[in-house]
Amino acid sequence: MLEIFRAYISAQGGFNNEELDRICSVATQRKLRRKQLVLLEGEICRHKIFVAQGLLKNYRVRDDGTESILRFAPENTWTTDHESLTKQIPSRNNIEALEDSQVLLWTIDDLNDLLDAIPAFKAYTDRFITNALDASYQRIHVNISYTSEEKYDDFVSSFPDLFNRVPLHMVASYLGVSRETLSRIRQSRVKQNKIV
Amino acid sequence: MLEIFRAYISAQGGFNNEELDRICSVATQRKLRRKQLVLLEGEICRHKIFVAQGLLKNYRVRDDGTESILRFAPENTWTTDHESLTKQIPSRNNIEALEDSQVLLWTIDDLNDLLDAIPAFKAYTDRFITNALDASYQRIHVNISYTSEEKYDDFVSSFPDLFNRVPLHMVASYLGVSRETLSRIRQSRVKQNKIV
DNA sequence: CGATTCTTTGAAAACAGTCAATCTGTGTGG
DNA sequence: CCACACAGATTGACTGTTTTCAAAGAATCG
Repeated sequence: MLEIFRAYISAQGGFNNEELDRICSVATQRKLRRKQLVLLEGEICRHKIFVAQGLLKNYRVRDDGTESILRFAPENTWTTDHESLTKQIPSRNNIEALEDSQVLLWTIDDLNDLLDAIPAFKAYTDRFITNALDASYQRIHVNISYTSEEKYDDFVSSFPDLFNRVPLHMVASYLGVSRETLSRIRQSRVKQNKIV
Repeated sequence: MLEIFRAYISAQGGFNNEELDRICSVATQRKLRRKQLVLLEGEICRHKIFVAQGLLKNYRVRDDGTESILRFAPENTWTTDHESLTKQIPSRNNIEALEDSQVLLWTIDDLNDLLDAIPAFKAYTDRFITNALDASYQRIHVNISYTSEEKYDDFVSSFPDLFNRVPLHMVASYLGVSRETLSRIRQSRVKQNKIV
């Protein structure tokens, strides 16, 4: 599992072997079964998570019990509850495995040590958060200005590896439309031979 | 104008006078008239902007010519096109003054120098971007899971100083609903004596 | 195989968008 | 000071989209 992470982080550039060893040395490895929770709403998020294998979802439960999915985290991506982790306040989100998964965990303290000790890691993290912010603004733009059809198309082209890996009703939940509506949108695409 | 910024940034803590001087010394002051553009779509964003007085909007023009507002920047906040500024690629957004305004501008190069030279400024910026990311995720959650009514209420409570300072149709554009719909939502509130 | 999860479909109701007209308030020029 | 233009807000009627509810069909898991 560590090899996957090592390959990923090496590809980001700027690390020597000693630094890679140090980063890996404080990671905890964990296997998750499908439907297993990594973070429960109300808990304080203790870890930043790297997904080496599998797929996780980050979601929030509404008052009526339905859930809205904030994001998916497939292999070679990070996830966490950013707000809960950095401020050490109770989380409003849940993180759950959608497939059997393998993840690496870093505590916030270890992470901060690494950020202080390894400039390249700090630079990588800064770059990462910057990209996350840009992506986040882009998603807001999609949310407020696209039609439901366009949102679906955008999802498909943004996440070609995800759109038929996660259940349709979860894509609907991610986009903020009902599963029935998304099903009909997809059907109308099929009839127009715009099969995706 | 610099005094306003100085007061703001001092309140963030961690700066000595020399550092404050240095930060201020590379800022360009600029006055903006209502409706004046600071950034035009297609241009490469050259500056990070601090609003000392007035109000700016950051928006994107859709294919049909209507605009969707990504965010507002009142006094004592920052704005820029983050993606365009950091990657030096053409901007997809416009930034325009909604009121006569006074702003301070930093070029990306000067900014990077300051970040390297002044750890407290780097720490502040990191904190800032972290908060922006959290806020951004929160807005996504609102977008995908709230009704239009709830979105309006959320806007009012999130920006009590803005909701009757900007025209209603711009609030609508920010929320992603039509101005007529937002007008009706607000009217139904009045009739229910939930006057805001 | 049975149980569960996921997807689709139909019909009705709720909701939001569009278009067009009117109303309001503000500021400008005569 | 008034008349006018202009930007913004509201309203009604209509249309189109989306949700909701209910049921049934398909796929998948254990």
